[in-house]
Amino acid sequence: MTENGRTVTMREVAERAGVSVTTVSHVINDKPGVRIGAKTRSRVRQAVVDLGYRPNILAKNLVQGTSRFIGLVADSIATTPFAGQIIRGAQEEAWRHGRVLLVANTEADAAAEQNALAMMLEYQVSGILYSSWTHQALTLPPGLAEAEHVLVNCYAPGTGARAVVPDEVAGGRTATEMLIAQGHDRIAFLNTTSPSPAREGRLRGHREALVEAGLPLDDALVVDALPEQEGGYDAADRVLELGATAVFCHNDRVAMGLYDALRERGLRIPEDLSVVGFDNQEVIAGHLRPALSTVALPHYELGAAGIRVLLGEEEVAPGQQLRVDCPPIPRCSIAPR
Amino acid sequence: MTENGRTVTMREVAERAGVSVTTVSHVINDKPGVRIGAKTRSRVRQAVVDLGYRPNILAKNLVQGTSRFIGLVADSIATTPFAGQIIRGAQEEAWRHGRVLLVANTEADAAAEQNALAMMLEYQVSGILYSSWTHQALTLPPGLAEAEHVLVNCYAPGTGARAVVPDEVAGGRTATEMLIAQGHDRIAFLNTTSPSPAREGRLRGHREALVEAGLPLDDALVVDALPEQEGGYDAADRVLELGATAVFCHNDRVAMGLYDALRERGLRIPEDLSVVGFDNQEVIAGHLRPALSTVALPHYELGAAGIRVLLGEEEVAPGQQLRVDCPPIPRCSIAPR
DNA sequence: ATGAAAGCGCTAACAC
DNA sequence: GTGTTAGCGCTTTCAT
Repeated sequence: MTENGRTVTMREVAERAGVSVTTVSHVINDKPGVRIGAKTRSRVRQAVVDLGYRPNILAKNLVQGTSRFIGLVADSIATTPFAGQIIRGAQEEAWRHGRVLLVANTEADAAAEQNALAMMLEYQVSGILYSSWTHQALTLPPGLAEAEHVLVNCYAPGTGARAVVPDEVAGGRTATEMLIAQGHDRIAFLNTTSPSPAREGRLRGHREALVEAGLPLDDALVVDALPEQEGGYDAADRVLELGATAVFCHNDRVAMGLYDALRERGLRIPEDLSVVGFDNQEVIAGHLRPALSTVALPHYELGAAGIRVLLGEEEVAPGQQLRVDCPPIPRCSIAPR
Repeated sequence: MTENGRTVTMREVAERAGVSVTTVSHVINDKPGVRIGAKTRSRVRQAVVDLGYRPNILAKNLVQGTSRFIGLVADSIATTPFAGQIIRGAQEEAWRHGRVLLVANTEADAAAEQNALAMMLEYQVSGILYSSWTHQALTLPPGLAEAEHVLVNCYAPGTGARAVVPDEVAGGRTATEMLIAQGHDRIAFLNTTSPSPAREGRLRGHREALVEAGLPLDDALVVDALPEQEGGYDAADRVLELGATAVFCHNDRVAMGLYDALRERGLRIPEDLSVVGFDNQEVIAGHLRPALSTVALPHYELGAAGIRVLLGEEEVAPGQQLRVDCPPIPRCSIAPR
């Protein structure tokens, strides 16, 4: 298999070292409790090097009846940078545990999903991470139940499936607190129009922060906006009318649109208006002028935590969600009041 | 292995169907040239369903001495949306050929890279795609040569390795032509400061387009800029001084910075200045106002083509590069002159 | 048209 | 300390 035609097997190594395959197996795997003479050991090692031997993990998996594969099904590997982060987090954490990730991209197609799951099961994955790039509730695809599974950035009510999701409520609170901490007391919230855990959660967190700070809850300050640049751009006038001194945008793209609109009106951030975003989408938040203060969606950590839960390293009860923190990322778009 | 404890094997299916494992194997794989009675066939099929049998691909791979794995080592899965696209392209193309992708993320760390390669070889991959998120020349890691390999978005001079890369020259020409087609004849080019195939290639393409259109080559119009928002922002005055009516930006981020600077000066795009970007980074290009006309970097296609080359479906001579087109993405940032 | 048996590369009792 | 042996789940001659 090793390109040059010939596959070097353990038996050949054994022959060359003048020992049995067992011995070779023992020294290669550093079997504890098995003592092998130093001389034999080095002879085996030498033979391995000489022959360029590589163990065949597939054979090992077969005999041990267990694989080191973990499946990751994602609904959109690259439509967004988010899924990529989830994959990377899962990838690296899996790696750390000596596992390898089988990634399948379904683009939300049910048939592709079925294929992906079948493939993973055939490869004897020891578990499956089922992820969504957008935090949402969903129903589990048939087949998923055949392996141990953990949902990432999504959850399935009433299924007993464990899930790892961002803590939207705490995130909404964090964003609002960043503003309050600078003395703002009239804060507009450009929330998304689409119903989602993000919408509900961030709003709740926002309110909690206001209440905690003894600020009034004014529903007029919560305005609907499409969760994109256009939404922020279009909502600018509304925010200005409201007389808010600071705005919490549902995501960084909304903030970007708001930036544009304000600039067109000759207004300056953060002098005239403080802005905080959400997501920490690097291309945007890191490079707007001024750079955007925001709250990070912990996609990497979501993926990594998913693996940990799957491997039993982190305890989550059936049907429960592990909520991952959304940390504040202060930059330059918030001025003291 | 199948979660519920018990693994259903082929032997059990055979027993239940009252046939031999050979027969089961035959019907499951639809072995050509082997005729099996319709009744037996359906009995086997039924047993498969009843027992919820899933073939163990690992065992199959072992006996056949060949795996359906293809390795993909990437230097940055998610630092950029680009790597994600390469992975997705490779993933889907591999899938189409019944292959499964083993993805490893190295973040440009040499040790991680060695590990990744070793792992892939141990998993008996039938080939390896070695990719870089930024188009560049590099030296091959040891180990890569042990399997058939194809470079994606990078190349290794003097190694005989086949590569799949974007056609930077044609891309530079395309961008410039988009401007020329609208009557612009004084075009500034904000090129990146870092030496790279992108820098050299796009410049060459830019020049070719000018020459072809009978326009003068004025080196003063080619100005250096950091390949980020800041570069575009800072270069604005220079571009204005030059009296250009259109600007070709090295990438979309540069264009974004330029947008900001122009807006601050009360200038409008495209009325006062036409702009074309490069990369087609959706979050940016699709949502600036006005939406940015640009040239796409074909990351998805790069990944897919890499797989095709690896599988011998697309012919590339040793040491040669397959150049993939960078298509124009017209939006609203170019006005006729 | 179906089955018996050998063996893929490796591990794990159990012998010696 | 090291070797013998029996499989892991599957495919594949070769018989029948």
